[in-house]
Amino acid sequence: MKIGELAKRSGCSIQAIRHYEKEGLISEPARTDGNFRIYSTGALEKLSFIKNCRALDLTLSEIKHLISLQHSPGTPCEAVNDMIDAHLHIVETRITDLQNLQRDLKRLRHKCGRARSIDQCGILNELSPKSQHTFTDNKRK
Amino acid sequence: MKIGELAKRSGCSIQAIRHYEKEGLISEPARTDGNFRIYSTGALEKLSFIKNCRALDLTLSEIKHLISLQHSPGTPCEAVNDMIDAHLHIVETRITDLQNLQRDLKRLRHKCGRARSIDQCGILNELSPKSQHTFTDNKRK
DNA sequence: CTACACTCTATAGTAACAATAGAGTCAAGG
DNA sequence: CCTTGACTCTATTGTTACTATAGAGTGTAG
Repeated sequence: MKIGELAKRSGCSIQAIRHYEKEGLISEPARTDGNFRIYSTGALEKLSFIKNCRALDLTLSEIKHLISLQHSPGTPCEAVNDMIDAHLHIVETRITDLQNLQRDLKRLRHKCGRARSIDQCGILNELSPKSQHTFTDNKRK
Repeated sequence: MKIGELAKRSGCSIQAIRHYEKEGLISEPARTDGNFRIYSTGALEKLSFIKNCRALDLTLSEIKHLISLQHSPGTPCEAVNDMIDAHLHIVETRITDLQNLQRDLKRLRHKCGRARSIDQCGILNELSPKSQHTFTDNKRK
């Protein structure tokens, strides 16, 4: 099958598939005389694996690592477990960070009711340095 | 003061300051004969405002918008409130998304105890298409 | 033979900077 | 006067995982 059909069947976009190929997550497929990529159904399984991993927000390089591990079946799978644990930890950290941000935003929001003018806006005043209020860093990552 | 001192006093990096200038968040400062940027203490306040906004994870274009609003003091401040509300909504969505991801990762993690071999790894099996398990999309944004 | 759907490569864009390269500025010390 | 070192300048590249083009070629149905 050509890349368009693979895209439809896998649910990945054509560009994503080509991107995975360039990044080495899937091997370079055979080509037709006209230089079109030709895939077997095996490619569907590879993409499915990648999609599952991406759904868990694993990075492409993490997925690449998992794929390389799959190719050495006998070795212990601690690296896999560790990767998931590490990911879990990152996610937990992000959640508490975002909860802090949520708290700060709500607090700020209460500083201003509706329909004041800009120069009396409680929010803008709070953000100004003269308010002496300091915010802790909630930027993502 | 030159950019290095401004950076130290404001807590912003030199590159960040130049970046804010290029993006139009702060105005282009005067220059010395040698083409060095020269700032007054007013710049410190501008950067403080930007830092506070960034701490709340507002984007540079949102901050730029807020700054332009500050320049029309008489107008109602609904746009400010709306921006914060919109941001709050995004944050809330991101939190529940991440909580779903956390749940999925924990569930997956339980599929494999320690010290199996790769080909018996419960996690890798679960991620493989043959497991028939489908994951919902937890990719960020 | 032509229109149309599909594919190809290569490049730019996304966010907010960090990191570097290569060059110039400036004050103090010898 | 010259050098050294600390600072600054612009411009470019890199980060992530793609999306969205542009411009060209492929393949097939009518």
